[in-house]
Amino acid sequence: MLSTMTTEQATGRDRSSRTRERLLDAAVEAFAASGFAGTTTRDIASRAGMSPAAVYVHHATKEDLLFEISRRGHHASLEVLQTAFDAEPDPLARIRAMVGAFSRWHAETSRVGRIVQYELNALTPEHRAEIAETRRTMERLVQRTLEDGIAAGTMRIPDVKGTALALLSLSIDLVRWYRPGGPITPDGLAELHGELAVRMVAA
Amino acid sequence: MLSTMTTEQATGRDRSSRTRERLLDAAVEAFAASGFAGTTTRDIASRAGMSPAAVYVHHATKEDLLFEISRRGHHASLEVLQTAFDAEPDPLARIRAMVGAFSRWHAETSRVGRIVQYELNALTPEHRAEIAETRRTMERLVQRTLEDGIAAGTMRIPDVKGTALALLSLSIDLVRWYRPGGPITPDGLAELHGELAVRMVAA
DNA sequence: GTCTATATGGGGATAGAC
DNA sequence: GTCTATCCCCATATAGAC
Repeated sequence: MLSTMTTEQATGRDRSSRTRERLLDAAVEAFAASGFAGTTTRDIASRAGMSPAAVYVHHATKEDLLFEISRRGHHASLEVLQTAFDAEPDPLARIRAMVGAFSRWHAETSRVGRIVQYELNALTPEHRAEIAETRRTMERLVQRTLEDGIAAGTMRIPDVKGTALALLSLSIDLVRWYRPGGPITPDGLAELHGELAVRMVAA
Repeated sequence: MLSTMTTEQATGRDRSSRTRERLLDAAVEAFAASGFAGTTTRDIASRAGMSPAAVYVHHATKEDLLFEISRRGHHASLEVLQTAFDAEPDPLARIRAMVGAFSRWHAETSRVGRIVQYELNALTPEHRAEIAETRRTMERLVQRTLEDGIAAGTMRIPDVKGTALALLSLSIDLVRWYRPGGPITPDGLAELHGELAVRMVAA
């Protein structure tokens, strides 16, 4: 299919695709700075260097922009967590890797992270339900690691579900205060939070 | 002054004061549910059982309502933290008490807590600056406790500022997911988070 | 696909009667 | 102090020319 595409079609599609991405980037900046409800489509359009009407050629509604950003962000952060899970077989090393990687992602992608974590209520019920699936998968990944650590005898945990939430809080809450370019780096946060996570659960 | 007030004046003032509080309560519900930008003054008024115009008799602007809620919430949560600080002289016991009490407050007062933690950007620069003072005081209280624990030899901490932020994250982030009436109770969170906090910092 | 212009609705805040 | 009515502005989204 792709190979039968004429040069003209390819160019037109690439240009359109790039514009779509440019609008998504502009929406990320705007939503992260002002929140979904506090952002106007005019703001998004002007950040992308376009007229307000041009937004609707590429995205049906403002909420569609949010959903696309949230969907991609959730999938990316789940992949980060899954990759760390797969990389370390030992439960203690695994929880250090998972929390470290999750914090690094939230710092490196803090604007998307803020939207992912704070704008679930702005989604339509259908979109929110779809996203909720991904979030449950992430929580289960952490809970399973804690249960494995207890079974192995290297972890001692008062409350698995509550502790899993607390571990995720370390990473998630940094989008509230983290500012890129400051003295605190994504790698520094990854190391610190990985260490604190191990201390929280170690036997 | 109070003693010279006539009964009529006292009644009038009490009634006005109660209406003022009723509007603040309505605004707490609305802001916590929809965010500051997503809340209309009509929504606040109808939750308080009044017309939109009545709001402005008691509060100059929508932002004034937010500021009053945020100011009171910050003062209350600082007092909670300070009380725990004062109650326990030993650094380890103190950090358990502080984090536990801070989590309990955020769970018991989760609607106000959500506004306190998430709506700083909606304040005017002047109001935000005033609030920031209180927030710095809270962070310093935690940092000082960690430094005391290190000096006493009962704590071992990779990064005092970063760990202080992480400890506060345990309590603060619960306003994102906590729902009153569920299986998780404020007391349960206080105990769990107090324990996890001690583990994070103990030598 | 982009623009200008606009339809349509709702927002914060105020005026003025009671 | 409360109401109804309204000012005035700005929001999302669309129409139609180019």
